[in-house]
Amino acid sequence: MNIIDIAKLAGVSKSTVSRYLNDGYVSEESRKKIQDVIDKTGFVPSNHGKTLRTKKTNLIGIILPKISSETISKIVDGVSEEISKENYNIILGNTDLSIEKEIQYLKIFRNKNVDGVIFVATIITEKHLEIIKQMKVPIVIVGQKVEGYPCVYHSDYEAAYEMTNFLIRNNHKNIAYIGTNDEDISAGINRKEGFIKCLQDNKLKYDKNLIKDANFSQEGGYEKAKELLESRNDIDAIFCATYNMSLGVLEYMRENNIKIPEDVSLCAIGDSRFSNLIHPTLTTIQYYYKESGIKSSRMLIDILKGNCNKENLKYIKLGYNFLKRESVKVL
Amino acid sequence: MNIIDIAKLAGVSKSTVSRYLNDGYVSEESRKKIQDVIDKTGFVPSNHGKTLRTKKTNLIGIILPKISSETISKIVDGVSEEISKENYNIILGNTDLSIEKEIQYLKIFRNKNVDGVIFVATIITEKHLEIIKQMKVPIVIVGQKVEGYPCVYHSDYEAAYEMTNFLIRNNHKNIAYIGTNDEDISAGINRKEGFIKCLQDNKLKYDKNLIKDANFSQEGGYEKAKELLESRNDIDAIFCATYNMSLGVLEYMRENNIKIPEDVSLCAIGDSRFSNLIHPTLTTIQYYYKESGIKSSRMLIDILKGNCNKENLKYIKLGYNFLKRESVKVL
DNA sequence: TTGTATGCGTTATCAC
DNA sequence: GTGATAACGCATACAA
Repeated sequence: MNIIDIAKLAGVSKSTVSRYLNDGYVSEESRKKIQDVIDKTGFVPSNHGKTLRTKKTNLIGIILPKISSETISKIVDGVSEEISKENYNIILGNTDLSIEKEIQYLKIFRNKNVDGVIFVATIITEKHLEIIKQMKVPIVIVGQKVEGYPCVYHSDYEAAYEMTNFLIRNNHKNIAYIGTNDEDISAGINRKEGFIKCLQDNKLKYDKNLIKDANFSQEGGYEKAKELLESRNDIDAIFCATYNMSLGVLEYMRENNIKIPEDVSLCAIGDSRFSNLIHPTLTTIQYYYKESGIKSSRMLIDILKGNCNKENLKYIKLGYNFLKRESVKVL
Repeated sequence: MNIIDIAKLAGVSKSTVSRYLNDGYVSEESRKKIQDVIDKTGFVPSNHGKTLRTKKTNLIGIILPKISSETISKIVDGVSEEISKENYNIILGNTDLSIEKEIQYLKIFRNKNVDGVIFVATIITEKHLEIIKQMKVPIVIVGQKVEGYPCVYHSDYEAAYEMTNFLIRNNHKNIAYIGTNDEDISAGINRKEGFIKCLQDNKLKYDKNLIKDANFSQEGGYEKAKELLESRNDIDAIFCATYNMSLGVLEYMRENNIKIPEDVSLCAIGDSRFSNLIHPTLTTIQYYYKESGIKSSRMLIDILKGNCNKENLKYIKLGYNFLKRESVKVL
């Protein structure tokens, strides 16, 4: 079933059908006949034939580390919502945290198999940059700031600073920090720097033994909490760079009857709808993930439409929401 | 950058390049030259040109109600994992719970814009069936059993029966049930029937006032818990057809100082990784969502490959995992 | 083993 | 307003 079949059934030429499909000049009469045939047959034009001719795929490629993640699926939700308004569809590049697969998808998308790319990034290597530089379609990066490319990211430094400050204001002296891999600029370096800078600004001693790196996971948080709390008994707060890790810390403290926040306060960057149901409710920083999906899509579409005055929308840093709950002891 | 450019650069004809790309007969010499050019240029063939010629898109369309859902994103994870093994990509039809959009995507996918469809279904209307009947590409339905089409779904009736039985064995007499819309066969009707049948089998009185319908959401659970517990004081257990609703019930009970499980037991179908962190830990039924994504993809690929002996893999009913935790009072 | 020619479904150009 | 026709990038039948 193609445009020629429709033309025959409607008794017009395929050009007329094509024009009808693309809002060109078609007489009311032809218009009616064609619509009738389309209704009866349920014809939908082939996107592939169209693409071949127009060079426009109407597809946005989205590359992400893991779709079954609360945060990432929210980003996709935002992207989906926004781009469907403009008649784009999403083609999914789920990399399962493999850098190799990330590169592979970047390569596939690079050469015009899609109109644009949204790249939900974690670690950006030289190899990434090399390929991104060769992109023939526009790309927007989400979650990391990459010089020279449009990106939407979160206030990692600021959020970590404010959380640390909150702990200090509430009389915490020996704050442990469980962070992540420094290859991840946003979640690794920036958050850690916000934490450290705030300690320094408050003239608190900066104790390397109180800073650990884990691997984003709940298990990682559990392990590091164990290391920290078994080796020291003066820790009065644990600040986790990611939400999942704080759940591991929580688990460890429960098992070992360490009271939150009476014995040790706990807080994290990242939130979930369960924060309120867990006991104690967790003091966290909430980011706007769906918003980042929407904003990045908006940028991409603006670029695609050509109405993007280069500079003014290059880097969007989103804010955060400080959710003060029960897991931090306050004065 | 297309196959012709590569041919020129490599000093061969475009057919030779095409053959190279498709594992045809190419001399070692040409092979080398072509590979060199491809490496240098980073060329990736256009999927659209290929599709036009071969009628094979290498795309699987997946239609789902909401990507930012813990259960649904797990299904997509499974689908993604499985189909990428066979070099397919996913095109995402996120309908935001709109039946209209569901129909729209079914129509788009119907006519060969994809090789096959995975439809994560909730409510199946006449309109759905009508369009599915006209599909020109294979479709696999996930989450509902639909006569005449391959599907992968969960043991709704059995799970609800077993959960009810567990409540009864543990001496619960007045069990309230918060269910969902009966238009949803799986989550609405089947679970409710499992509940009711078990009551009857145990000669317990079947009290209509103890059965409520809500709308899947946490807020819905909250509302119905309020209605139930304000109107009656003899209820000793609340069984929710979905996990989200049980969180609402939990919330209500906490606010009103109703002890779980001492005053009223609580349980649900559906689980999350937070079940263990909530207090009290929730007794639930866990389904295998990622598995359903994998299984349905496997079926679809088998159909696409033609090695599907029709009958034997038509309906796959997945099992469940009964997670006995603290929220139900046991003898 | 390689090259030439054709057609897939669509849109855009142009003449009518 | 309409229809004939070329072109998009690729795979493939066929000739060489």
